[in-house]
Amino acid sequence: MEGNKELVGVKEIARRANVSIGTVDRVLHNRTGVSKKTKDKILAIIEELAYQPNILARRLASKKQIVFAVIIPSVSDETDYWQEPLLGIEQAAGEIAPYGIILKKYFYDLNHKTSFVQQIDQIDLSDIQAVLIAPIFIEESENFLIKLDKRKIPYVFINSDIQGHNSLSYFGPELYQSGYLSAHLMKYVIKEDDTILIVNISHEIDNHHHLLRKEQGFRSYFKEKDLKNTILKIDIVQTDYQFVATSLQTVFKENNVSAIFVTNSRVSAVAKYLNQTNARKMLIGFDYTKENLQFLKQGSIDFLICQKPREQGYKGIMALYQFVVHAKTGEKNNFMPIDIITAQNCDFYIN
Amino acid sequence: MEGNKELVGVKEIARRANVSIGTVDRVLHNRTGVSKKTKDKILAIIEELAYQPNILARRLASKKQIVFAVIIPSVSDETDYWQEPLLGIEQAAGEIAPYGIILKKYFYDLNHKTSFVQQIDQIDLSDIQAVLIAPIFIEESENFLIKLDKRKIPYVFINSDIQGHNSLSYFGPELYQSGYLSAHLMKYVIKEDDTILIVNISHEIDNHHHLLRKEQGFRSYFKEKDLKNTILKIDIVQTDYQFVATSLQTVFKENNVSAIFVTNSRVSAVAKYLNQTNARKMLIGFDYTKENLQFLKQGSIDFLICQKPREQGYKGIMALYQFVVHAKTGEKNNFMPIDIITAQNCDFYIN
DNA sequence: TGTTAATTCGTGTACGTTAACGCATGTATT
DNA sequence: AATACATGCGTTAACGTACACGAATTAACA
Repeated sequence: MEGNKELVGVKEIARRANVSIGTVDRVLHNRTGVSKKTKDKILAIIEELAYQPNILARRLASKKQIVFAVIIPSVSDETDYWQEPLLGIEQAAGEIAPYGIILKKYFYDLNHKTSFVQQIDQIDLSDIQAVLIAPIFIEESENFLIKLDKRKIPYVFINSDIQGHNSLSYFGPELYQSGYLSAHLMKYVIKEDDTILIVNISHEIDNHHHLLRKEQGFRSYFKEKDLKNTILKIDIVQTDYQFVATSLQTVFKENNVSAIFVTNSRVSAVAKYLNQTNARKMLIGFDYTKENLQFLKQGSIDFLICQKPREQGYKGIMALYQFVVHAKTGEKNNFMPIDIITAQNCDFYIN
Repeated sequence: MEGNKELVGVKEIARRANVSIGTVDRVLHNRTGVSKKTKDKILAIIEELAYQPNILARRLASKKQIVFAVIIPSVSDETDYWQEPLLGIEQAAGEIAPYGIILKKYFYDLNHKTSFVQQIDQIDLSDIQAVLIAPIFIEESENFLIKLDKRKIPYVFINSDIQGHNSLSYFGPELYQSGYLSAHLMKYVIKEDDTILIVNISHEIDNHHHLLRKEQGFRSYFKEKDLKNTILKIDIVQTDYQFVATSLQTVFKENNVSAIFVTNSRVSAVAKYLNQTNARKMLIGFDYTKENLQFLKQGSIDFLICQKPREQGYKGIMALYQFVVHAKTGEKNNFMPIDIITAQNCDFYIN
């Protein structure tokens, strides 16, 4: 139960196989210079003893650092969303730094594919042991993944997933369900014949499928429950407040909207508009950003849906660490919880 | 920015101080056998170089294990709540096991102080480096903490806090606010003159202040918002279903209750009763247990409030690890997020 | 002054692994 | 037959720290 004291090491393996520890070491790292026969014998003994290398000794003896590449969007004034994953990444980095692991970070611009490609090209794969990547640009990412696969460099995705690749794991949201949940929360408040407005605010075309997926979830709820509310939708392709305000004004002039679902963190712009025009409507949006929080507390936003951006970064790095250092693999798909933030629990939220 | 290569070790310190590494080692562990003069000199150099011992080498060279004592309630049939913290604890244990840390667990019975004392007495403090404890029984815990303080053994609290002690940190809920939040959620649904019922189900007297704190938060919300709803309350001191059902029946006969707030995980019993009597009322309770989850999905429970029991255990152990091994301290008070679980997001919840 | 006992310190080995170095063999090339 | 070169392996010095052992120095006392 508690005492598996007799931890064997290379010495014991060597003794049993009648070879030197050098040879054992060679097969452990499958380097060349061992005959098939002895290699098999040693492998068998390793198997039999269920040998676990002592990682302390290993890292101590090996002077080379382990390097993880981190490829994520930069935090723009456009959105400070990516600050959070970065914080998580840096926390993890701090925790594993004592074990000789360092990070190399590559930031790309969410609005420009070219910047992504540029960063990718800058990476020297020959001195990188693992990769954490937010694969926003699908095609370009896939080209990169193929290179990684060739070199057998493990990688994990955060924030968005690409199917059909050998990623170690994915840490991020399940978008559909978050839209579905939003609809449910909305239903608590609206009446039978209320009109609902879905608002997409984004000029980042490549992110659009993100928003769409949430919208699908949202609409599905109404369909499944057979609710008859009118659901309007507006795409706002400029993110500055003036443009948003004007767009909303147009809609509101022609329709009597009583609840709004904003599909991303831009909900604060809508809240601001409602505030200024003194219109009180139910409002649901995404992400625990500074501006959103302000409107949440002040009452303009009813609910924020949030999916632990920081944790995505933290866990992503940790998954790489567990794999590279301890050869442990965890779950492949790690959907973040879909958190509901209100003015009452927001102070305790861990982003 | 990135390269603080020149990591100094005892060797360098010894060289600068014109002593041997043995002497340096002695002052590092402040053992005896070093003259004050050389000791001061070495200390000064350590300071100057901001020497950080290499923990890998340290743990490798030191054959002794580090032992953490874990003192928490056992999972009873009464409640399987404590299974979750335990899971978190065991996950953390798995992660730090490679670094020579082992756990000794002491389970006590929530219903019996004596069992707590009994477990405490069983612990041999001389071979324990740190303690994780759920200090449910305050007075008895305090006696124990004094002993720990004397031996300078660090400890962290989970689940409930005791003020005025040298605990490294606390990981657990802020109860008042979770009651407050529940009230807010309820307000979305109830009408002005609806009657509300608060239900306490517990025969564990010592846990009672937990429940009370939530009730206070709940009531405060109604007071602050100046809501005029009638709030009834019932204490149910037996936890078996029959007793709960009978108690509820009595209340419902005399009052027209339209929403119920159950102050702990026993909410499933209430849900079951509502189900059987075909009564539909808004229902809010606590904790992501198997039974609760079932009623949540099926629609009898509207919201579950949950505070990451697993994470409490995980983070508690990790805090001890960071302190004992890396001499790092984190925040003292770590209130868990107050999570809102509905049928729509429950599948993604991480307990 | 010599003897003894503290006190203060240096040396050596160990922890389990890595990896450079080098020594035997065996096989192919002139 | 002499030379070259590859293959298969053992030896050994690190990595940074812990700690036992014993040597040197000093203090104490006769």
